[in-house]
Amino acid sequence: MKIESITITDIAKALNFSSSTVSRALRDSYQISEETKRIVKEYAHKNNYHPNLVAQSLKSNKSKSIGLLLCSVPNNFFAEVVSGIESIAYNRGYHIIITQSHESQEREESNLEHLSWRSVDGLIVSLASETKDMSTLQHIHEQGVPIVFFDRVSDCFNTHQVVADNIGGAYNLTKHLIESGCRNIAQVTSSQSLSITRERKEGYLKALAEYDIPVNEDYIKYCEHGGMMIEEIESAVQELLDMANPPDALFTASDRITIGSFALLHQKNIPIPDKIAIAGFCNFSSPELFNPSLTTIRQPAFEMGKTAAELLIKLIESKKPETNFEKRILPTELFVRKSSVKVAAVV
Amino acid sequence: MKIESITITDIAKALNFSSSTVSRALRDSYQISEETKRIVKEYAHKNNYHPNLVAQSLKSNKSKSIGLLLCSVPNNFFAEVVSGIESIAYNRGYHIIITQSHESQEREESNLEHLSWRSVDGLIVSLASETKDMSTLQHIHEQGVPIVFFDRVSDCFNTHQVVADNIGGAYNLTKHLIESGCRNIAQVTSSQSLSITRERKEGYLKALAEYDIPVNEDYIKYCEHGGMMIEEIESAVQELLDMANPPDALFTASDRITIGSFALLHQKNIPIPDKIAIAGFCNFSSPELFNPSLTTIRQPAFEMGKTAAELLIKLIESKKPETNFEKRILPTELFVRKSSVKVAAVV
DNA sequence: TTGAAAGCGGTACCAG
DNA sequence: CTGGTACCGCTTTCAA
Repeated sequence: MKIESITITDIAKALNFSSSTVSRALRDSYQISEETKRIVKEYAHKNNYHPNLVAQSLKSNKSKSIGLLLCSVPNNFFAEVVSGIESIAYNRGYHIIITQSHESQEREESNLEHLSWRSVDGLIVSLASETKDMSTLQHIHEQGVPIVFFDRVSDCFNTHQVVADNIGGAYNLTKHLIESGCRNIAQVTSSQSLSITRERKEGYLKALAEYDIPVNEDYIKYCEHGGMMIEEIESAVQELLDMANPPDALFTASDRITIGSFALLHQKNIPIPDKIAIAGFCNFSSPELFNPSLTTIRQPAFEMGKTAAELLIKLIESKKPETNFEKRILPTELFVRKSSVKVAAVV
Repeated sequence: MKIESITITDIAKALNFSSSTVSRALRDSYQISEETKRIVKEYAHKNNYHPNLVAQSLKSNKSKSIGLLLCSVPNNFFAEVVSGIESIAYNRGYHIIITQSHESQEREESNLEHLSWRSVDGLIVSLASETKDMSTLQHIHEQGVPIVFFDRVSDCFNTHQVVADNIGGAYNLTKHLIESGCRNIAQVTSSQSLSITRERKEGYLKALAEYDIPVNEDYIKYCEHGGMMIEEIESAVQELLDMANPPDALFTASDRITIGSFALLHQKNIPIPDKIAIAGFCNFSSPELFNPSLTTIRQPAFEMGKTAAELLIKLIESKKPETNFEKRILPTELFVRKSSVKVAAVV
């Protein structure tokens, strides 16, 4: 945009200094006399000078911006993550450039490329459910771009990861369902390729094993598009309902899948939890308002965003290349409500 | 970031052309022979050349990015707007830089300044509820930065505006409440300074007038922080409940206020809609899942985002300064559900 | 303590 | 049709 901001050259001319002197004075260089600094700064302030960040970027190869890749903003979990990232970025002087993959690998790659051409200083990434091939991302990483994964992570290269305790959360939720009387617990979950899917399945299996409940693979339904298309959720749930021995509980493994499945049961007037209990990962703000109130595992989304941003900025600003990467696992919270408790009059 | 991308100069050296020739060849200039173009493009492609957007920005004063200012991302309405903006921006080759005001004027100004220093090509803005003083924004606009307002707009300068039909929506909702038997309809709404507050009040008053229902100013509660603080919602609702003649219906005028008020009534075990009906502006995806299902006015948030982005990009790319600004008013939808219908067995 | 000049990568004017 | 050159705004040697 054509903001007619004053430049260093303007200041230099006006004060009869060289532009180098002005530049140094503004950056408080030790080589400049206090007097000169005062004059320059005063003039700059009075004339509302602000450095042209684009010029600084070109010179320094730093843009003070971070690229964000996630599947979809209108999703409470991701929206909260964005907010967490923003809270840190703002304080550290970074802007965030947001892109959505819509769970599509193609779109993800395109976004990653565009972001890299824009010289973002680093990337915060949650993978799309369709993504099988990580080569674009790997390529960008090899070029030296710091990347932090969150939520849907990958081990295709070594870097910081920020995740919720998916195994623990899934374990707790499954255990709760078992203890409230369910034996045939189905899981409606995301694409098999995602880390969250694997981990949430692991926690689920662990709880079943602990209670000696046999695993029925037919009870596990994968949504290849992560529930991006409502039909895949509906057909998954429908298939479960149509089984010879249908499940007595649904463990839904993501925001979108949880709301979608719940809505379908509602629509079909299936009594919850009597006919079928339901509980799942969900970051909607008020699951207690649902009918019946919804048992959820809540992820610390805002915290995850903050953590990811902190780790990324540390990577960006560190002098020496990091070799010691960490996987931050943040605790989840189980909120037991009526949708999962078969016996009447509880909670 | 230090992506070691090849530059035009590299190509020029390698092929023994001048950098100007290479630049022109890559941009398909008519002055370059087909042969040369072929050679240059082939080499560029093979060596994975991509223009340095920062350098282009410095030269052209265009950054192919648009700044977005809104109060909060984890809010379904705004999240959908972001998604709408992104859908257009992506197709047109723009990136979006997102900032949150958290309803704070100070934060809003700071974000606007930062965005302007970053040379965004234009701004899409929804004002914070605290904002009284528009001078920063006006200043930026006077410098020639295209700005499009959405949702919370201002007439402090002339530009495109994209809003929902707040008057119509509020009118329809109020009328519906009246027709379903409510006479004492309270409105819990945002800061008085916001356009949406004025318009939603206007629609509300219009419906009351039409039915000859006297206006009780005590029934209108303003949340100065737009419901950013849950306490202000709670005290507003509590004051209404504590009145000598408490209202028999609550018209909640924003996403956050709707969910917050509904949650409070829930928590206090107040029978909805028998004791008090509730209905409001809300873009949560599945209000039919609530207990009771929630009557809502839904704004076409995604469409609003698309429209705002289209108008902004048109402004950015138009040769001559625009003088003919429009106010796009998009229709809202009323979904009648149980929370607002006093008589049993309806919907 | 200050200034001159080169350069980040690309674009565009002017010559030839 | 192609090359030379200046410049966008800022930083950073190197010299003075």
